Amino acid sequence: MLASSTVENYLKAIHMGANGLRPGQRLLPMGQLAASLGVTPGTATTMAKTLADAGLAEYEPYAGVALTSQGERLAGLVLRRHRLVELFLVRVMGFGWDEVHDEAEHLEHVVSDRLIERIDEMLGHPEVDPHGDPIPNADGAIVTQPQDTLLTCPVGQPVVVTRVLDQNRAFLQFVETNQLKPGETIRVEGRDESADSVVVSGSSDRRLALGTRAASKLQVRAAG
Amino acid sequence: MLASSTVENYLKAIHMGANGLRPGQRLLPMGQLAASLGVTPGTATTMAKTLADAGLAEYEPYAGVALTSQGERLAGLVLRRHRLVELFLVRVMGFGWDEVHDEAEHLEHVVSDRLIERIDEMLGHPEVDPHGDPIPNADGAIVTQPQDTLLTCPVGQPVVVTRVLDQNRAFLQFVETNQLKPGETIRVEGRDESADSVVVSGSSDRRLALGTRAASKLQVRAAG
DNA sequence: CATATAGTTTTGAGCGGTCAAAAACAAGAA
DNA sequence: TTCTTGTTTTTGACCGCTCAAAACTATATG
Ligand SMILES: [Mn+2]
Ligand SMILES: [Mn+2]
Ligand SMILES: [Mn+2]
Ligand SMILES: [Mn+2]
Repeated sequence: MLASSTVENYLKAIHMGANGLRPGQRLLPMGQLAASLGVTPGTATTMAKTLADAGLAEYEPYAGVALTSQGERLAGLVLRRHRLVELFLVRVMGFGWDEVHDEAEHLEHVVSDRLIERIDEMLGHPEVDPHGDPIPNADGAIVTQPQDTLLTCPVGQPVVVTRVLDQNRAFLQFVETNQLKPGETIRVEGRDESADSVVVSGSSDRRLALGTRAASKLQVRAAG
Repeated sequence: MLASSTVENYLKAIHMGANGLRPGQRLLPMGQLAASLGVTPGTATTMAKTLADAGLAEYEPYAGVALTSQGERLAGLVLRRHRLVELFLVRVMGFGWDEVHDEAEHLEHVVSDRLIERIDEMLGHPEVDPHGDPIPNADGAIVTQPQDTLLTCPVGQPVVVTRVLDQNRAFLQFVETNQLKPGETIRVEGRDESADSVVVSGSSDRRLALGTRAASKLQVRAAG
């Protein structure tokens, strides 16, 4: 039952990397995995084999790596700890939503089951963390229905921000100062393909232009 | 600036081991250090040299190891994190005083300065942890005046338990069920050298005989 | 003083995780 | 089909931490 901090980080990276793959693509290329972990491709290859030997991943030479259901479960548990810790730090310890990621990155590997269930309870069994990321259940399972982003949602209709897909501090601060945090109601006023931009308005009627890169990081659902 | 979890554990072990040395003895023998860490003597020797090279310890072959003031400071910071975490788990998270040690043993290495200061603040800058162990300040300095134990305190006088010098769960539970936790007022009714025992009584007038081994683990101060 | 004993250091090795650089490969371009 | 390019794998090496077992003190005892 292999599970060092390093292994946990690889599992998380494979899980998250696989969610950024073009549809149809199942295996995460080693180069991508290596880049996301700040590690050499050769190192990632070695670890992919180790994970495969442990039954946590499926590794196909020159193609890439994917988690087995067992690996997926473990990754889910790490994510659960990470996200519950983030929410705990915000709600109980008074941290800002832009300063909890790094702390959680360390705590996720050492917090015991006992403590994490205590935190879960204290927070009232929350479903999402401060960034709107879903919190896996105690079995590591993640329930996640596909969502619109500011790029795909209907124009002119009010929508509620549900999730921010980028942990970068500067971006999170930008989102906060422009009242685009999860829970805020906004509206897409229009999109301009050639300008590569999306114009949104909030409650204060102030308009704001976002590049499509940024717009695609904000998930929303119909308001109401 | 060397400081892995392993190094932190060695620093703590040397610090604490040195506090159990017969007076006059300054250097902690490798065998003792190794035993307290559950490691081979050879391994401890290697690490002692590493610490010496880093300026954190002073190592004398065949004699033992002692912390430099820099090593003492780092050890103090680890102890500060450990003890603040323990108190936090008891006071905020509702854990029992007998179940926080192991959790703190892991958290002490990953909790950031920011988080630990937040915890310290939230707890009102406490001076001792749930076991009565003093909490070093933010510079790693420990203020600790010598204290009596049940073996050395005056007989017949009421005293207040201030500290329990053993983290063993069974012992902590024994202490709790017999109302000997820090804060409790008790009295030594008598000592019997040849029976190797100390008899104490609490508020409920019930008498309890402790072996000297156990009695020496309970620190007290004059009540009032 | 010689010797036995307990404690300590050294040596050689292994494991987990990593890198740099060389070799091998897949897939498209020519 | 052969070349070219970008990616991946392999190799050899290193660092941190550890152990087992052999070599070595220091000290006490006779
Ligand atoms: Mn995060
Ligand atoms: Mn998050
Ligand atoms: Mn403890
Ligand atoms: Mn304690």
